[in-house]
Amino acid sequence: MIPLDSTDKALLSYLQHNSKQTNKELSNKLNLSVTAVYERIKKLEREGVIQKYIALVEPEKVDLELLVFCQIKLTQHSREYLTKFESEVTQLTEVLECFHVSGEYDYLLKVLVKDMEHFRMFMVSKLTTLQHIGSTQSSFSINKVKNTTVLTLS
Amino acid sequence: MIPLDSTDKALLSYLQHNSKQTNKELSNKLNLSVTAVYERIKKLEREGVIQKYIALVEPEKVDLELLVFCQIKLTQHSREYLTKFESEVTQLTEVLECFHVSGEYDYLLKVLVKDMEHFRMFMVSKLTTLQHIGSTQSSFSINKVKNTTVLTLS
DNA sequence: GTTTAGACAGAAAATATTTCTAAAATAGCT
DNA sequence: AGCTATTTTAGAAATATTTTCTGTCTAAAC
Repeated sequence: MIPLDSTDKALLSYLQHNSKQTNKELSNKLNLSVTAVYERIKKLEREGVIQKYIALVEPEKVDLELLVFCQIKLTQHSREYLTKFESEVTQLTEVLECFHVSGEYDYLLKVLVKDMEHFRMFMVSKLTTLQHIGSTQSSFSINKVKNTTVLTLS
Repeated sequence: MIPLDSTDKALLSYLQHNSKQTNKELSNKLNLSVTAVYERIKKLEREGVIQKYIALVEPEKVDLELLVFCQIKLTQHSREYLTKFESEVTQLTEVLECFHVSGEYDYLLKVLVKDMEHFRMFMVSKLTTLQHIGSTQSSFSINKVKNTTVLTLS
């Protein structure tokens, strides 16, 4: 496990909220020199603590308004069936997340589409055509209460 | 709705995967001048299509190994109870996501913690102490099949 | 046919990143 | 504690990038 001091944690918090801050701005907030900030960031990148830097796109602005959580049961649970299903579901661009989970259902998917009609098409022509699918259960997001990518480091 | 041409969509795709590319690199990929790339990005930022730029932290590298999905029922569904619950759950740093959803349960939470012992403490001393909580049902992530922030624009 | 607005390219200016050198702080060892 | 090796840090200099500016081109409107 990579040891992080409180400066690293503060730095990661800043970068998780806004990665476009300059090293000078960060150096002020952290009371460090620009080079010290630079070296710390490079180290965190090298170690893989910082996975990558990305732009977040606002779903509503690109006409993706309907978020659905789909729970899925497979018909069988052989290794072959699982890997087949997983590789197929990964290909679906509407599926943002897919986790193999414990409990009554095997998988939990987060699906983002334009509207109900697109979700219907997604279900009919994509999800339910996957091999070895048993039953599915969909839950629609009524309201986004919290949605963050920020991991709190303690 | 903001009209996006195919160049905008390609640009957004690049930035959603890696926002640290220089405008020169992007200009090569898009066959544009640096200025054209610059202006397009500024427009997308102005319009709010690009929400923000962030660093993604690898959970395993910071010792957050257990991902749990919690479904929650409230005891009542008055406006007062909902907003109270929502403001309290938003405060919990272990809760990365919380959606008000349709179906048997009212809320779906994505919770990230170090291990089972930390999850137990989260349940006992945080989640189940929230006001108006009825029943909860937890599902543990066995395997991360897919987990992306990239929205596919068509 | 002229005008106007938007997108684009290239150059210049302003900023930021990255490298380099050396000093300070830290950790490990005797 | 005292010494040494290693890491972290700061400041300056070198690179690279972003941002601004100017002018051209194109397409749509009049």
